[in-house]
Amino acid sequence: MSKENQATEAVNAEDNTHDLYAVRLAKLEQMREQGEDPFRANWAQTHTSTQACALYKEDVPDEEQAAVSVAGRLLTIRIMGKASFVKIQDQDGQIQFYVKRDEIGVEAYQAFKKLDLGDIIGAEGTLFKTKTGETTVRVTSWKLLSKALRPLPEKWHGLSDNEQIYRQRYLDLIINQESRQRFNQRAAILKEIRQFLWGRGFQEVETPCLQGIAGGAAARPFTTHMNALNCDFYLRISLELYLKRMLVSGVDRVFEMGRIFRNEGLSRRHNPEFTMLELYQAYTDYRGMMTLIVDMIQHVCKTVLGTTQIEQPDGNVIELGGKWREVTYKELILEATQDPEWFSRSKEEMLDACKKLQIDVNPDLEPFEITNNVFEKLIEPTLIQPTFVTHIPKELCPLAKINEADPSVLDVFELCINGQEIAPAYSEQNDPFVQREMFEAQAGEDIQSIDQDFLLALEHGMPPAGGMGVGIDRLVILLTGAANIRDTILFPTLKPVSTE
RNA sequence: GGGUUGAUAGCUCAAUGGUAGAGCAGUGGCCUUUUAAGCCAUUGGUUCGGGGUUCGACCCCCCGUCAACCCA
Repeated sequence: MSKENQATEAVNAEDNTHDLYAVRLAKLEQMREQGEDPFRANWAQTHTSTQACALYKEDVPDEEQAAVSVAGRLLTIRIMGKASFVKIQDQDGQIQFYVKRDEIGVEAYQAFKKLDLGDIIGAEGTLFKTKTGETTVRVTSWKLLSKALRPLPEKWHGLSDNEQIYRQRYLDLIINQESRQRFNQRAAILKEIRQFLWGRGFQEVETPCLQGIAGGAAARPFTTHMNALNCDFYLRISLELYLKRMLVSGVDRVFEMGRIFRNEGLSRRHNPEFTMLELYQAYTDYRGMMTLIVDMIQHVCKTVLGTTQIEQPDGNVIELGGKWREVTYKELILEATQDPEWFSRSKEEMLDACKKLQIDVNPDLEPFEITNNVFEKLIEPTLIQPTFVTHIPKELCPLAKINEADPSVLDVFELCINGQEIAPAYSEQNDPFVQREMFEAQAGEDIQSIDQDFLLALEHGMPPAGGMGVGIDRLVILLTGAANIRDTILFPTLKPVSTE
C-alpha cells in the first residue's frame, strides 16, 4: 500500500469512527519514532506452540527447562500490574507467555503493555508450569513482529455473522476453533485420499480447466473468452473425458482431484466451483470400484477421524465400517412405487402415480426422467447408511457399459450416504461405436456438443476399466458432520460487494 | 427464479412509535502465577442504503443492497 493510501486510510479511520484503528495507528507511529519497525522481516522461531509444550520435563527444576523461541498472534492479554500473562496462537495451537517486569526490564515491560489483541509477536524464554498446571514460557525477551491495525472479533462469542465469516474467513479461522479444526480435517482427508491412491499405484495428473467442449456430465458450464486465440472456452464440468484419454495413453491407474465448475444455483449442498476426485483403473470394472471406495473411505475414517461412526447434525449416526448394502435401482423403484409393473407403465400412468406419491413432477419429462424423480425425491433421502445403488437405466448415463443380462441398465453404481449421492462409478464404455451412438442419442440436435477428439482417442483402443467420481466437498460434509457446504469451502462463492 | 427471516458501537446482542443500552474490545488508574483474570472510572452510533406515513420512526409502509433458511 502506498504512503498516500495509508494516509487516506488513517483519515477515513477517524471519519468512520474507527476509533480502535486510530488508537492502534498512533501506537504504531510512536514505535516508528522510537526506531522500532512494527512490521519485521523475520523471526528466529525454534519451536511451534505444541513442540514447545512437549519439551517441558516433569521433575526438573525450572532453571534446567528448555529454552524456546516461539511466535504467533496475541489472543488474550491479562495484565496484573508488574507481571502479565498472554496467550499466542500459531498454526499448531496456543501457548501462554509469562512476562515479568523484573525479568525483562522496565522499558521493555512498558512497551509490552502497549500491545493489542491481534498483534503478532515473537518471544524467547524458558518453560515452566504455573500453579494451575499450564505449561508457559517465562519470557526473557520479545519483539513485535507485525502490528494488527484492526481489532479481532470478540474472544468469547467469536464471529457469528455468516457473511463476515465467508468474506473474511481469516478472522473466522483465527477466532473460531471449530472452523479451524474442520479445515484441518479437510486438508487431512485430501492428504489421506492421495496417500491411499498413491499406495494403490495410481498416478495423479492434471487436465485442462479450459475446454473447447465441456463434456463428461450433464451440467451448464461457465463460458469465458481467450484473447490470444480469439475464441470462447468453457470451464470444465467434469474430469472424465481427459482422464480416459490418459487410459488410452497407457496410464492404467490414474486420478485427478481438482476444481470443477457448474453454472447452476447455490444451495446448502451446492457451490458453483467444487472439488471432484475422479479415478480410473484399467482391467477392472464397477465391482472393482466398489471395493476400492469402501477401502478408501474406511482408510480415511481410520487415519483422520479414528472412527467409522459419524454423527450428523440431524442426529443420524452413520456407520461406515464393515460391509455396505447393495441393491439395484429397479428393486428400490419397485419397492417405493409398490408397482411391480412400473417400468412398463405409460407416461400418463407414471404421472398419476407420482401424484399419489405426492411428488411434484414436470409433465414434459420422459418416463425415465420421471422414474429418476421418484428415485431422487422418494428414495435417495432415505438412504442414510452407505448403500450401493446398482444398475441404473441406460438413458441416465452415456459413458458406461451396458449390462449383458439386462440391456436396459448399466454396469454402474451410485454410492449414497446420508441421503445423498457421494460417488458414482461405472464399468467404462470403451466401444467407440457404442459410445458414439450413446453420445448422439443424448446430444439430439446439438451434434456440436459431441467431443469428437475423445471418440478419436477411443478408436485407438481404451483398456476395459472401472471409473469413479467422488464429490470431495460432500464427503467432507459427511465426515466432519458439517451442516453446510460453505462450512467446508474456505472461500465460498458470494456475490461481490458493490464498489459504487 | 419464488417465499420466509435478518442487517443496531470494532465483535456478540438488547431496546411499547417518545433521550439508542449492556458485555467483550478500546482509553485512564490499581494489581508480580492469571485462565472469559479482577476492581474503579471512561470513550465510542449515518440503527444496511433510499423514499414515505407521523408532531415524532431502530420500530409502521414502499423500493433497493447483501445474507441465511425453505422451495423450484
